[in-house]
Amino acid sequence: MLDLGPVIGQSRGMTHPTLRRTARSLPIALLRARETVMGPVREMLATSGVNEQKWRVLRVLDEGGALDQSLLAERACLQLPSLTRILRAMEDQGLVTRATDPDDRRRSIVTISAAGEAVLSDHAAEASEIFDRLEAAYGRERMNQLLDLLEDLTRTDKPG
Amino acid sequence: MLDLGPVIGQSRGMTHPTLRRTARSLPIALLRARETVMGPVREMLATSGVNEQKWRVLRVLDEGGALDQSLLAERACLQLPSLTRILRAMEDQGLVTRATDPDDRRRSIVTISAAGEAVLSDHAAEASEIFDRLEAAYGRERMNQLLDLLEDLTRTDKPG
DNA sequence: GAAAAACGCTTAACAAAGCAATTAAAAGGG
DNA sequence: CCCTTTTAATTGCTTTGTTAAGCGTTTTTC
Repeated sequence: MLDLGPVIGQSRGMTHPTLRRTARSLPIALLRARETVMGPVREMLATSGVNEQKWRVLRVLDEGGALDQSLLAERACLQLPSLTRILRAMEDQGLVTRATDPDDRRRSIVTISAAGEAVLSDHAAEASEIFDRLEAAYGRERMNQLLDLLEDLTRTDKPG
Repeated sequence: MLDLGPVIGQSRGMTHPTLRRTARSLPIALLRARETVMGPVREMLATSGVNEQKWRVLRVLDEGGALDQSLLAERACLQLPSLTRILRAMEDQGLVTRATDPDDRRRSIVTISAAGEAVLSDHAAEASEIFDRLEAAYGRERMNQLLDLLEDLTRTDKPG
């Protein structure tokens, strides 16, 4: 596991008193938490033919319906250049289709295909099990609290 | 900001009832939260001569003292192959030194140098300010709660 | 209504991540 | 001991992240 050794107060070293313990650094804490959670998810995705990024694209499209690439990129936490390449691959795989918006021909609207939906269907149960196991180990109460706090944080710093 | 549109219950689409809203998917929520937080941090690092990964390496070494690469990789959330390449660069920059462990010559022990410490010193105050601003906007209470929950989560799934 | 600015997406170039395979050293088992 | 297995780190190859520039389209401004 992630062993941070004897951590009381400022642990050892810590030549810089203004720097917090890494476990109390929000960016690092978020990253570690994600690594912790992603293990079983990656195993699941390994059997699905899509990687982490493509999975997020499918999830977001399933949730939000047809989207232009900018919105899709933001919601899937992908940069536009990456998304361009990923969508080209996904189009080739038949997971999504693209069409230029007739009202604004700069925009291209991405739609999930039946095959894309099928990828989600095929692994929805397993994904759900993974989450349930984690929730059971971590505590349902705390899981909901954590998700609430994360949602709030995502809202806080980007006032709409 | 990250506009998830009208999200009541399962929002629209959502052909797969076993899949949760993406904002309630822990991997996605953690990723979005991190993206939200990293903006000002990246600005700070831009003036520091080290990138995000190298900054994490310095932070972890400062906190934990000299470490072998496997431990360092785990604590800094880097894969061993990535770390190998990053450390080569950091050695060239004079930020760290490496020495093979005499007791186990497979291991190489990484130590932060004075120059590495200096990078931390030079930006510790700014890093602290960034955190304080975010904490003020988000709420100190909630920030501590969030960090507690994240620490617990990282422990939960990797029972030591 | 034409020039200028802004926008949405793509491309290009290079660093970094991810994954599989490889090397070198240590541990185990007969 | 030797042989096999495990472990720590590195290398190779492909995909992704990042930044800047480019190209068509729309909006602004005068």
